Amino acid sequence: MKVKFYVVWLIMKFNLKNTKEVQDSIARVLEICELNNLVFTEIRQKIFEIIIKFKKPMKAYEILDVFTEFTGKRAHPPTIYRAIDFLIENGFIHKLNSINSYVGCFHPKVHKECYFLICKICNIYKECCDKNLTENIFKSANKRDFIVSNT
Amino acid sequence: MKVKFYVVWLIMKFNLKNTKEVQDSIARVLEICELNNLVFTEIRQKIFEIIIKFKKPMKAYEILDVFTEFTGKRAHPPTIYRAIDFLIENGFIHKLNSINSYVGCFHPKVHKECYFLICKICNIYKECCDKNLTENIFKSANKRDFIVSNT
DNA sequence: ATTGAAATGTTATAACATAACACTATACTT
DNA sequence: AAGTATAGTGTTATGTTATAACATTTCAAT
Repeated sequence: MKVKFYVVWLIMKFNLKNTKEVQDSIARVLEICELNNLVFTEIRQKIFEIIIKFKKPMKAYEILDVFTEFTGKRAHPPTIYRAIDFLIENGFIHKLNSINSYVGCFHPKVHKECYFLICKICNIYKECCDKNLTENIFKSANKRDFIVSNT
Repeated sequence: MKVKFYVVWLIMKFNLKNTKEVQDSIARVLEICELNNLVFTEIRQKIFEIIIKFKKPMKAYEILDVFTEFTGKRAHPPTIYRAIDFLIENGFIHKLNSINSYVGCFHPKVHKECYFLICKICNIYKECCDKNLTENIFKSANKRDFIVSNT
């Protein structure tokens, strides 16, 4: 009971959400890691969990703070950035370059390329996938002798 | 003669280019400033000149270094960032968020929204404008109750 | 048990950007 | 022409974002 209450309190304190959508995404990521023999360590799991439950774009040092309080032991920037690298590489989170923030992906490995609508005031965002748009960018890149690797 | 040689040397040293395209873009920017009563100060001009002549994405502190040597007096980051703000606001340069760099625009005020193909290895880039793509983003934004202000 | 590769811990610092305040130039009023 | 308001610049300091480098640990494969 104590533990449960503690978790609820943390979720409230850091404004983490635990919706169906979040749970599905976590389950899907676990499944993908299993299937692909990816080492989904505790640190990576915790950081992914924080990002996906936060439901808003998170700054790296914000993740760091939550992680530190969440786990109780002092974490340093490289710990966060390494996990972020892993999560991005495998498509579990995205980086929003324009606001130096990170968001969880709600359909990992389903879509390849996404774009984001981000509110300039409150940073609420929508993740969008548009096959047509992506294709256009690929075509346009090919025409100009580029090969798309990241968008 | 001395001055001319000095300028040529600077252009070579910093690898600045002075192509037809560059000259046209500078002329166009001057014209736009005239028309719109924009205060195109010497600092802003010099910084725009450096960025557009460099022909590759420039980091802010790279601009700072070139500017300092170019003008002979020590500049500080805010000087650069203020000019950058002015130039971006008026569509004379673009920021490439993914690599924290800035590039000159070769058709200021002609197109509104552009996207960039950037080489991961050497940072060579192509500026692309695709009316169709832009329209799709606008439509997609509207559908989701967003209004596009920056892309 | 040994070794090798990947992950993590830790310190320090690099790279990118802005706050805050003082000063200067300009152009607009009266 | 003096006053004043605004935009632009100079300067110091610091905030924010990210990585280098090296030590240590973990764990699976030999």
